[in-house]
Amino acid sequence: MNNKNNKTNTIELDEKTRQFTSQCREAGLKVTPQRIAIYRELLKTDEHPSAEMLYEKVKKIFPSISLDTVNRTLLTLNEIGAAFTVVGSGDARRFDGGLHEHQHFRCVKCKRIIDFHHKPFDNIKLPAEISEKFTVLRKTVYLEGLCNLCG
Amino acid sequence: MNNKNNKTNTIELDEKTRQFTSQCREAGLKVTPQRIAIYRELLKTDEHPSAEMLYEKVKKIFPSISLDTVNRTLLTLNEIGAAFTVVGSGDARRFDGGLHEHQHFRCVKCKRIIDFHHKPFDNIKLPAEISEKFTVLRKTVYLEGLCNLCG
DNA sequence: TACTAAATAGTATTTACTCCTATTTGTCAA
DNA sequence: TTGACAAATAGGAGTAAATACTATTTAGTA
Ligand SMILES: [Mn+2]
Ligand SMILES: [Mn+2]
Ligand SMILES: [Zn+2]
Ligand SMILES: [Zn+2]
Repeated sequence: MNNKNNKTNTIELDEKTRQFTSQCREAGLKVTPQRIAIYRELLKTDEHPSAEMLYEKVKKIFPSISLDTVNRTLLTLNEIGAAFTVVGSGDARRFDGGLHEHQHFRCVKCKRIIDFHHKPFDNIKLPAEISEKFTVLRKTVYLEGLCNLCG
Repeated sequence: MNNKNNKTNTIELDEKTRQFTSQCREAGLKVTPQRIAIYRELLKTDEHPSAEMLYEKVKKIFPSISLDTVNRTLLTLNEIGAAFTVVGSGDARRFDGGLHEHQHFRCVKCKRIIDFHHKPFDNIKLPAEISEKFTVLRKTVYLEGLCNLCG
């Protein structure tokens, strides 16, 4: 079948589901069938799905699940460290007119984007694997966390 | 006055506006007062504004400007390289259940997010300037461009 | 000065969440 | 095993951001 790179196989998946169940209990979260289903669908793919994409998949198991549940669950997974959001997605688009070489730190709380410049980050060397396969238009070191005001 | 780090000063701003004007003509774009105003407002700040934030500022000069014009203009600036969108903004939120160390390449055309792993990117050393000032929760090397299918 | 394609204003629509509330369910303690 | 209760869910409403549409205006040019 469709046996791609980083997909979790069935045995692994069951083991990870058991671990996830413990993780939920430790975090004081209820182990609901919806939560399990969303978690498992996320692990079964390497396509980095959006909430909507997972919603469509989980609907096949729970036809009456709501998109809000999928969204809330994914945020919960992120909070307990069972999954994470891919950098570069979510939030409103922000613009920059500063064309000098520099990098950005984003505060996850107040959403400020703060410039900094660290020369070693200017010219990152890519592995041949990447530069041969893709047309890389942009390479960035991106930092995220709490700023001096929110820290 | 409020003379922050990377803000463009008035003399610089006028010079850059002249350059921008040429850049527009070279690209076959009309030099409209709205376009100039949006460009100048973007250069005057280091807060990495959203379209909405710039809209509020430009409205003081052109009270009847539409948000759509601001949005379109910013995308145009991005296309001709007069400005750019900050990484980590725009598009729907995407999730990842793969907790192993790895990095992402995003195709700007088909929006696919592709995993890769380059060990040197795993533990980026931050300058003291940053780690002292901020609580860094996440540091990533992020790549953007055209994938093998869209290239 | 007059023509034309490009750009804009204003509005409508779409997308991606986020919030709200009544109902259901997992957990725990009796 | 059952009952109480806080947590979670379904379904719908609300909101924010971006995009699409169309009539009107305007910059570039000839
Ligand atoms: Mn910047
Ligand atoms: Mn990944
Ligand atoms: Zn902050
Ligand atoms: Zn692609």
